[in-house]
Amino acid sequence: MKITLRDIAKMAGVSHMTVSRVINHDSMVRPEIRKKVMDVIEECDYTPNMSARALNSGETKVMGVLVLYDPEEFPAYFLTTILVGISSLLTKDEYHLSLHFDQLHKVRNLVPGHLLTDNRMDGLFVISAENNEFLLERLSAIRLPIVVVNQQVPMSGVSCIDSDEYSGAYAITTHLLRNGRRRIGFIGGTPSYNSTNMRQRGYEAALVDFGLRSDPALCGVGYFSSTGGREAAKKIIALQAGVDAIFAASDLMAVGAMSAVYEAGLTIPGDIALAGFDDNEFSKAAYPPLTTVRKNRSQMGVEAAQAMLDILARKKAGGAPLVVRKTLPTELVVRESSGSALTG
Amino acid sequence: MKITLRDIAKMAGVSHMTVSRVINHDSMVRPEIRKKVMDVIEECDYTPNMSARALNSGETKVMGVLVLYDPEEFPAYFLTTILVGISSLLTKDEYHLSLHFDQLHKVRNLVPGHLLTDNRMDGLFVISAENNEFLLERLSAIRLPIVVVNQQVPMSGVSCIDSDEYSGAYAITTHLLRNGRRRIGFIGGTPSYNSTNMRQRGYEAALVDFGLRSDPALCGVGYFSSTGGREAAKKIIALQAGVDAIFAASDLMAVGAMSAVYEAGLTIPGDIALAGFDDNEFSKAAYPPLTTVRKNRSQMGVEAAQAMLDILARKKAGGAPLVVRKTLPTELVVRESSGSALTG
DNA sequence: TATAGTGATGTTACCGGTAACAGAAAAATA
DNA sequence: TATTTTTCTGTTACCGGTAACATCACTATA
Repeated sequence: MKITLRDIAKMAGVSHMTVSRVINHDSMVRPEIRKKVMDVIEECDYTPNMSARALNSGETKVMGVLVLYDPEEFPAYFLTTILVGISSLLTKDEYHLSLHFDQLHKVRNLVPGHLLTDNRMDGLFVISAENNEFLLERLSAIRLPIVVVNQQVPMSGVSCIDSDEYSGAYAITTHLLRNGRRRIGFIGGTPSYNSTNMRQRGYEAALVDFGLRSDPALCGVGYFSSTGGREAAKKIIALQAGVDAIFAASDLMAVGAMSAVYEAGLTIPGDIALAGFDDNEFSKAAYPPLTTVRKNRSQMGVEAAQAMLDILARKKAGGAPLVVRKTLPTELVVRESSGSALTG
Repeated sequence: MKITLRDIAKMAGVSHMTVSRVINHDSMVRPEIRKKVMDVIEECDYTPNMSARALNSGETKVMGVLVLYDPEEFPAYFLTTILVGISSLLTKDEYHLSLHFDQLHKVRNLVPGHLLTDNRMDGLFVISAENNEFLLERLSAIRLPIVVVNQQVPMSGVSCIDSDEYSGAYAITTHLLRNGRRRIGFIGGTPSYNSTNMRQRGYEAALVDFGLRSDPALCGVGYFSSTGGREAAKKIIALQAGVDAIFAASDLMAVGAMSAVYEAGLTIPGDIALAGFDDNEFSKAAYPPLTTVRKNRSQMGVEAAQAMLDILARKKAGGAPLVVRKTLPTELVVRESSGSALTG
């Protein structure tokens, strides 16, 4: 049914090894024979069988991506961008990308063999929001080269690429402070998430450096959802505590908070300046456009892919295992929701 | 280095075929021997090599997903949801999902062999917005079972799962009409996209059924982007043509249009009712919350996966090729942006 | 011219599973 | 007990590539 290398060989009147040499661009083939073989290959639409190749090379030319988010809090927009970034680099090296959602519990469920075990991929990207013990334990049990994307894991032997969310939060808070805001509320995401933590710490550090202190009453939790952001903002506003700005740890929550501000009959940025985090596709469409922090997610994917390729190259060369840990800069994106331009 | 079936056999003191039978749950093994083998397997963390399996079964247990969107207009949120849907079903059957972005030009670039050719996947999902000739031609050249997701292709022999966008657009336009709106503007997406077409036709049909006609002056193009939606809305508003509602063919454009309405000093829904399409995560967070049409994208993924499994099952059974064409219903989601409740 | 050296091609075995058949042991029947 | 049948286990070959080695033709060197 399917055409094999030996079929091509027969048709071209050569041995199967000659065909193998042709498709591998091995120089040891006379040009005329190479051409004859190539003609047959093209005529038959022949493509080598990757399973056979993988079987004796041990390389599958597949990279896995394990996505470990709760579907409820799934950052759809942001996942795709990372994937595009990873893919753009890997494609050049003819890798396929194998996508897996939240199958952590199956990682070591061995016998059926179709899971995240060594044989079906050469490396694994892990995209996760939390670094709980469960994750860390499991990661160390996987024998594959791993690159954790979007967060820094505490174990120093694990490669990871993340964004400098702390600095981003610090910068945006400072921006609000420079605009004259002094009572800045904070809406955090899901408490167990790493980014919640980082963003809050950046926020608090900026306040401290301005001689202020964060007021626990002004800090809410929005669980990274728009309704969560809205509810949290409502509570903060209801305090009548003179809040003049709200920094929400995600754009989605910021947009929710926007609604709450409007519902309270207040203006943005007149009464309350608003800032988000992420720079989603809809944050510049908000009214007013949302000041936020941009994570270059596509770049994060690219860097992760590069790290993986480097790690595999090193492994192939037999060197000591390479560990890549990189934190990419974030960028403050000033739009109208945060009020007038810098005053100094 | 890596443990193979024969290693296990040696350790357990049986032949490799016995091990093969154990991992395939073949009944022809005495319980005591099965246990002995299983113990060794677990102790060694053995997993069968999928490349070897694929090599003689011909089944790779991998499904490909080809995403054919312009990165600029990339529907990030919606892609992920479809993927989760597909994945949820395929995972049960132990398939892996292999993700590919816009590599159409490589589909037949044969020799390197790491591309979208027959040998690395058992089936292919194509997620695309347009059905241009280029796509159709290429699709017919692929020998793999294909399911097109998110649009209906004209060739009747190709399986596809889409949403009833026409009816959705019809329903939401009717909803605006029932709310007393009579001068309803329309903002279309990228003209070449199928959904642009469907949504506009639904809009026009509703007008006609209400004894009205669409006014070309009130129809803009927003290219599915928020700024596009905003610009288009600006133009429509500037006409001073008594527009009392705008139906944008995507939520993102609708949110852009919202800004334009506010910038013009008008109210929503007081002066202008607004409606979108998609039901994105941010549409309910908008102020006011956006009336829209929900496409059950996750369900679309599930249905596509089921179709693919059915097609493969049929193929395996040697029956005539199965073609599945299914249009899933859409759902009108009424929120505040479209004005007061039905008046009749 | 004999010999070594080089370039091009073919032969064989192997990667790690599974199918198909062969063979041995246990159970059923005569 | 002998024979047939059934149940279980082992042997061999094969899937479609590639590595390693063998072979052969032809050129360069002695």
